[in-house]
Amino acid sequence: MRAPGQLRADAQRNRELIIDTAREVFAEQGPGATMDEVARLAGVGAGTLYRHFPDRDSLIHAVLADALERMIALAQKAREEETWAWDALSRFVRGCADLRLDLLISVAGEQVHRVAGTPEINEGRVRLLEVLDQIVSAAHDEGALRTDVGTGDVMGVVGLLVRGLPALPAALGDELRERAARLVLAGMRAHPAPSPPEEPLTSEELIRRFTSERDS
Amino acid sequence: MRAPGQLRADAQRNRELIIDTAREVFAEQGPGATMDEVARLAGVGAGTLYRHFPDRDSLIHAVLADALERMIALAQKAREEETWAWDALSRFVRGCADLRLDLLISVAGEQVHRVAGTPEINEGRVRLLEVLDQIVSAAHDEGALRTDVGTGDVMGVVGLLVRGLPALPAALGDELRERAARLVLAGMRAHPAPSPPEEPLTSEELIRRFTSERDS
DNA sequence: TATAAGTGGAGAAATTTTCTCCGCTTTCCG
DNA sequence: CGGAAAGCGGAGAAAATTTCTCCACTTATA
Repeated sequence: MRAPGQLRADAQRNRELIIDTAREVFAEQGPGATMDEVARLAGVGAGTLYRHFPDRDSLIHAVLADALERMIALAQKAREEETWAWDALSRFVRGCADLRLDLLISVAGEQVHRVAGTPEINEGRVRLLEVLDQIVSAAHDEGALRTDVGTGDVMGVVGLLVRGLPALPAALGDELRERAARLVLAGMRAHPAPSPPEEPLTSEELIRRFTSERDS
Repeated sequence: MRAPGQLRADAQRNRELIIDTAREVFAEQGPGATMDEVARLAGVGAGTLYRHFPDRDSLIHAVLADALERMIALAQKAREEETWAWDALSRFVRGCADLRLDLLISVAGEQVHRVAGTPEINEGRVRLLEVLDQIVSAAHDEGALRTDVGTGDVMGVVGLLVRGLPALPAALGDELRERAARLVLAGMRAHPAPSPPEEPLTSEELIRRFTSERDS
């Protein structure tokens, strides 16, 4: 028995599939990507897309709300499950980079400006910053986080990391981002832990991987 | 007296103006931005744009070549003028972030793929990596740069930084990027210099500035 | 000042994007 | 299982956007 407002199972699946796809497409092409492109990549017809989201704004809004919820969940889970606030912070920063949440960064962009001011989004933003503030100040208290690094810095760094390096072979882009995240976290430590030495990424290696992965 | 192939002075000015504008527009909207938009923002007529660059490819190519030259000049100047390789590296990373060179990152992107393989561009890429390699290994030698950070890491980090945070009030975006650059550089130091403590960017401050600068 | 080089921008033509419509398929309740 | 309601895909008309030419006008240079 289905409640009256409830979607049919396949419709619910499609709805989520569309949001997931849209998040990635928007992340790669910006919020101006065509609706038909989103539909095509989601593997649904244009009609299906428009039934769920009558216009671009409502799709963008759904993506934003969904992305915010994911970040909040990520932050809460990290805070609850990690013993040290530093580890929670580290997990949050890395986790965000994996979420492909570009759009969130544009919360003030012209394109998404009119949908980013809804009560739902604003309230989500506040909730996220609350959790992050807790993590950040706990990390300060345990002496792991530089005192001159605040929640705003964390969000700024996350904003850069989530954008990634499009246009690069995915595996290479992901690795560069992961390495950058590690550098940023190292730079945030109050008393830098001696990270175990590993191999640097040389320019030869960069070019070699760039070429071979692109052509494969 | 003008050499026969030489452009008239105003035409030369316009040509450079168009390249500069295109670099910024491409940085913000991706290489798919409309030609007319580039012309409009450059303050020239569509006809002028098309006379200088008959098609999108030739404009993208000119922007790429110009951007590469700027990065090379930046790296060379930093290497020559700074006593310490670390300072040269630091200057290069910050300098790149200011150049709005997004497009360069997409050197492999589908959109620019066909123009990024020209001998001119390839040769420029090699020249840039040569200078950077010199700076990076000198920084290793002076013990300032972590041994597990290579030229590829530097380029990866620069790639993230140059993209910036569009859609944010410019001043705020620039500051977040500057702060992120400092964190990254701190994370790259072998024996972190005790950076002078300054104020953290709190979430309240982030929101306050975001709101007030957006509305102004 | 004369001449050739360069310019702007209106607008036709081409392309892209949006979004509806409807015959067909799937879910799900009894 | 069978019927009804919900949902689906995608062709294609209509709208919007983008490209790119053309030429009367302006500007730089010798």
